[in-house]
Amino acid sequence: MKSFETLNPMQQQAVLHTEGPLLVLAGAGSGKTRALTHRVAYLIEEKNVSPWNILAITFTNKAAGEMRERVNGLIPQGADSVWVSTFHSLCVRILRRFIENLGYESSFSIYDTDDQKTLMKQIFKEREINGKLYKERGVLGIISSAKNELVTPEEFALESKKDGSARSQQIAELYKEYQVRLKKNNALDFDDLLVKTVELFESCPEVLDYYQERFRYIMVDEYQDTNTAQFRLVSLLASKYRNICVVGDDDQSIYRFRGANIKNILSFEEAFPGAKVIKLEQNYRSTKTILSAANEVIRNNEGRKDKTLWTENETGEKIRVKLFDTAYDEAEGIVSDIMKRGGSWKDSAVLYRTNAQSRILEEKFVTHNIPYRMVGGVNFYQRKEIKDILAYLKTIANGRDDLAVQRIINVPKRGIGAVSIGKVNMYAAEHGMNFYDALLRIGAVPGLGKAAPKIDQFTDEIGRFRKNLKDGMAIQNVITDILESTGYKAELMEEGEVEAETRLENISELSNKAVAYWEDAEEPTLDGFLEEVALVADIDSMDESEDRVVLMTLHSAKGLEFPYVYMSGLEDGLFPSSMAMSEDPEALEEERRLCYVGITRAEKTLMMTGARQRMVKGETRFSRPSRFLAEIPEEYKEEERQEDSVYQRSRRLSSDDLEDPGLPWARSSGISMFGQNPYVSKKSGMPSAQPAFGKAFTVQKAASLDYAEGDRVHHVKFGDGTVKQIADGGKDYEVTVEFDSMGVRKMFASFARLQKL
DNA sequence: ACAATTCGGGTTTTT
DNA sequence: CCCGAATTGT
Repeated sequence: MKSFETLNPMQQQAVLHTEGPLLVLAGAGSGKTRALTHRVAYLIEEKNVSPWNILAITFTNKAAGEMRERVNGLIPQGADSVWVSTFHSLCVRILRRFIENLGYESSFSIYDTDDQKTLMKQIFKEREINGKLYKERGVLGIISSAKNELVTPEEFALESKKDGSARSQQIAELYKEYQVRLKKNNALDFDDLLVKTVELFESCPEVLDYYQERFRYIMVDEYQDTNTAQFRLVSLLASKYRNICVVGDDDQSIYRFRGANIKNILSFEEAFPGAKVIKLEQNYRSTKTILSAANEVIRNNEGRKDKTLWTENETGEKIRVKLFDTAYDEAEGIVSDIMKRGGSWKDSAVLYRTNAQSRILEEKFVTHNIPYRMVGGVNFYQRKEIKDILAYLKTIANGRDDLAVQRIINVPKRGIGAVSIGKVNMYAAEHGMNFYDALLRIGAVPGLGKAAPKIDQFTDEIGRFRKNLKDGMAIQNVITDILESTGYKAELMEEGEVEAETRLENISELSNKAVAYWEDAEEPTLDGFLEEVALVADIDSMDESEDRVVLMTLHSAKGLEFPYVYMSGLEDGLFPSSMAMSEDPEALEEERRLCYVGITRAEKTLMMTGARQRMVKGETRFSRPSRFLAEIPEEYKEEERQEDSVYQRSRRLSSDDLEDPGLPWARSSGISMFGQNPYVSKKSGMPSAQPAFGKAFTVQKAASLDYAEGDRVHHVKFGDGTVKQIADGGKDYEVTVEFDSMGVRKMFASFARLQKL
């Protein structure tokens, strides 16, 4: 394997140390993925380890895919049988096979956060819990933390007895009940995937042994973001052969809120005595300036593993720090800077702390007609229509999933209302059966009038779908069948609105996904499809081949790199968030690590921006520049003020006193003084949120329409027609068209994609 | 049973 | 400001 010569000495060591525990402390941009992939290749080629015996765990599916690809590039033969996956998909694969040992069926559903909330809401209702005092989200959050720490409901109850508060005892009750309900529905939530796998290993030694034999060499990437459950999982798997290699960077630990336990990396050597530690400190990504700035910022954190990144790259330009008056100006500044530079769009990325910040940026990208792609935000799979179809599929796959059944029993409208559902529920509860089973015995349920035959029709329909699937019908055809024969599509078409059209487009996007799955998977199943769909991360669907500027949160950006990076919203209260500023110092340190992650994404240039005022929840909020900016020494940055704007001049007097450092950021009361801001072209459409999904269609609406009232236009679905009216709906043009065959329709211009004839 | 309308709450970050 | 949910009306 000659390619090892291209690795630096430290990287080589990481590759060659194959036996026993190994901790690789890999700084940002230090080539850890290269080291990891070469390590896999080395194991197979030089150490004659069967690919079958290697497990590599990554943080996202995207990272898993990339690693598999790169290993394939090094050694094409047999690398396919290396397991490269995320913690969650690993667990699902294991559980699908062995979960019956825990009393679940292998066709279990995976509940996302919405499902969790629905379930908890049901529990609240039944127990007549005051939703004002306890919020579902809050309770679920506490349960989630408990699960991350592998605290069972029983242990939780014991703890809460000790602590004595009525509240925590109540939560203990809810936790217990929640788990009972999940099991009844044959469902697992995200955290359960990990917890139940650990439970499985601990209760079934033979299953554990099977996987220990199977995975003799284990690698974990992004180890700093593992939680206690994941740590236990890995420890169990590795305890037999002890060939475990973890790679991470404590300075990039940014998921504490999700239960990530930074101790996992800080005390790896205690957990695995005799572990070798290798540090990768040479950075190949960024300029000297950028790297120095990053080092200076992160230095302010305490309790880090000692390491200093260095690079042989050139010094490069200074970091541009630019403070604007308003968030609009900030967005404008970023966009115009991107335009000025030219070159490939995809070389630039705009990063922000919260998804809410993306709106204004999007707006500017649209008005300037710059192709962009947004990662995250509204998840494709959280859309109503997608959840509806998925609920059908879940019902078909797992009849015990009451949540799914109840979601779709009256979608489309079948005349089965809340009252009927309540009666069925009552009956099911009395007889200790599942909702769907009660539906099957609908004749026995008392008090149902006209609804009974409708329910029969419904179960017949589901039965037919099941049979078709069993007979080998492809998922995409099942979806089409659902759309057509249940009348779902008809109901949407009935509405006629643009909204409905978009929904159908989204569903066909889902259908495409099903086709892709059906063709690619070696053994396609409905369960398999549903799990693939349940476990996608926002970042997974990012297609790098498209030449677009990328917009995403700092969290999503972890692991990526771009030549030109823009970090926006560097304001105290936003980044670092006000939450982190008021909580314990740990929280602030995490924000700082997030800042470090952001800075180190940049290869050539970095611009950091902030706005003095921005709208938050309908109010204008004023704030001061982020404290992180002050942590970058002058020699690495050049600060610019926004050149005088009309707006700024007009209100300089009042804004100046906001710079008084003693003044906490004030809130103005409501009146938006820049509603008519001359810099905001109200004409330009706001893009409607489109999913970052597949070859998603980012709305790119021209600033003006190329057709006018009276023109003849063509529409893909509705055919030809005459434009009757064009109204500026503020967010978009609303166009009314009289179609020759389909009648009059109202639609939004950005979706209708009308062609002038 | 369903549609329309008002009301209230919420934003960190996500597998 | 923007969303979903409860509330009211048909």
